[in-house]
Amino acid sequence: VSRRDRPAKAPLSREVIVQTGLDLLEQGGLANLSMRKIATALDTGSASLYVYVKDLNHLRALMIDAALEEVQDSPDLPPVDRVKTVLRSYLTVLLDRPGLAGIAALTMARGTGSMRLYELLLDGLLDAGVRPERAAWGVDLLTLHVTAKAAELTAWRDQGDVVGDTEDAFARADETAFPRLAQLHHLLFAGPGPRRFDWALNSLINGITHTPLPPQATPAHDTDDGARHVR
Amino acid sequence: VSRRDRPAKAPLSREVIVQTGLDLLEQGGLANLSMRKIATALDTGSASLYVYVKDLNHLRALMIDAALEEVQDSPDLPPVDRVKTVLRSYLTVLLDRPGLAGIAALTMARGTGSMRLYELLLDGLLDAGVRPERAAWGVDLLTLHVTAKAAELTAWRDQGDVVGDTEDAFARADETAFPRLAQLHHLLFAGPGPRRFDWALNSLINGITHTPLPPQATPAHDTDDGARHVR
DNA sequence: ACCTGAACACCGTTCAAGT
DNA sequence: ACCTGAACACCGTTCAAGT
Repeated sequence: VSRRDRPAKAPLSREVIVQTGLDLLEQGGLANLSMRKIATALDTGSASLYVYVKDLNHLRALMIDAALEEVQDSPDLPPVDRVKTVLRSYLTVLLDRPGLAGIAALTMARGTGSMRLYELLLDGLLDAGVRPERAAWGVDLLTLHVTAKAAELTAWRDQGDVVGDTEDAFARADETAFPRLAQLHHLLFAGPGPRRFDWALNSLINGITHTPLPPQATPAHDTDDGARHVR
Repeated sequence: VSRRDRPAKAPLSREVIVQTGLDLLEQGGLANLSMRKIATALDTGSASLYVYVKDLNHLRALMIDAALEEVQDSPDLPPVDRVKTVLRSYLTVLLDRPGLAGIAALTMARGTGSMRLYELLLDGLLDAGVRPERAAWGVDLLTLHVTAKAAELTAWRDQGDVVGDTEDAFARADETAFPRLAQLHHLLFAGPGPRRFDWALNSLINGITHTPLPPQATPAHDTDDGARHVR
């Protein structure tokens, strides 16, 4: 590599470090992300990074927040569709960088990126007529689901044919010990991902919209929870 | 330590390795779980473990499945309460071993432990009158939520006062850029954990029960999704 | 078949020393 | 204030060698 391609060493900064981290993740997944590798990519020693970043965990939180800025809004859609579209965009952002979803599931996002995501979803739910308390807690439910689903998908992708193996195991389930499984195993794994994801979002939004908050002081044995469903 | 306390080295086996792993996790969290530490605890070299276990990922899957066997059923409760109680028991199992939830979120559980959990939940939902297709996909939704919530809780526990910091950041959110957040931030973090968890389970179960599966071939622009909610 | 020691190729983080 | 090399205390996994 000639000198001219790298005219001057890029000056270190929190931003460069975060971007380099995201690049490494995109290229090689979780295994490719380390302080030492970021340092090497930036042509410096790993110790230098600690001037800009508290530690690896902190860096991970910054990376998620930076990625979250890429989530796209669709402000012209009807509110419920907007919520769903934003969530699909969030899913895409996570799936594009293998490993990022796993980080997101274990690291609390904070900063403007996650604030923006929350704002968009809150706005959509409120516009759709969801009551404020339910909308606030609902946003939590929705983001948690998408994050977890993305983490699951990317983790399985890196884990050989676990899904197929599990499907086989469920199909061979002992009918006496696991009658329901034996009966319904074909439904558990059925359907293409997008359709299931769509149904999951619909279910979550329906549940959020129509489920009242439990009473402040829950009686010890409130056995009629089940009857108090939607409507 | 006198010889008498350790009369003979326990013979290695997959079971002993899994149990030792769970013990280490219980004592010291994720950071305390490593092949080398399990080997040391069993008074052998780490290479010996590979006779019984393919690799660390495989071991993790075995550990989750073993823990899942501890989930308690409550067969005498009304179906919906049974489902909720089983899920609370699952949450407890995950929270008892710091780090296990994080593993569960990233590793596909398989084996009799996870099959049992699925069986219990399927049985409960079907008894509650939920249609088979929705029950099958619903079990997925429910377990994913509990796993993710447990992972979130344990991760935050090990991460200083992230929650408080985030709460502060949201409270100071710019009113122009984040009007909804500024308006509702007090609701986002409000309420004790158990009450929120209870509401989340209610919402999920309501959504699962009352949301029809999307049509097989989804039209590109099906904008009336939002209107098609419960009833 | 099972077990071992030693090696290989990595980690995050700290710290004294330099500029 | 920023950057560095070297060190510390770890990792998972493999493999030739032993029993």
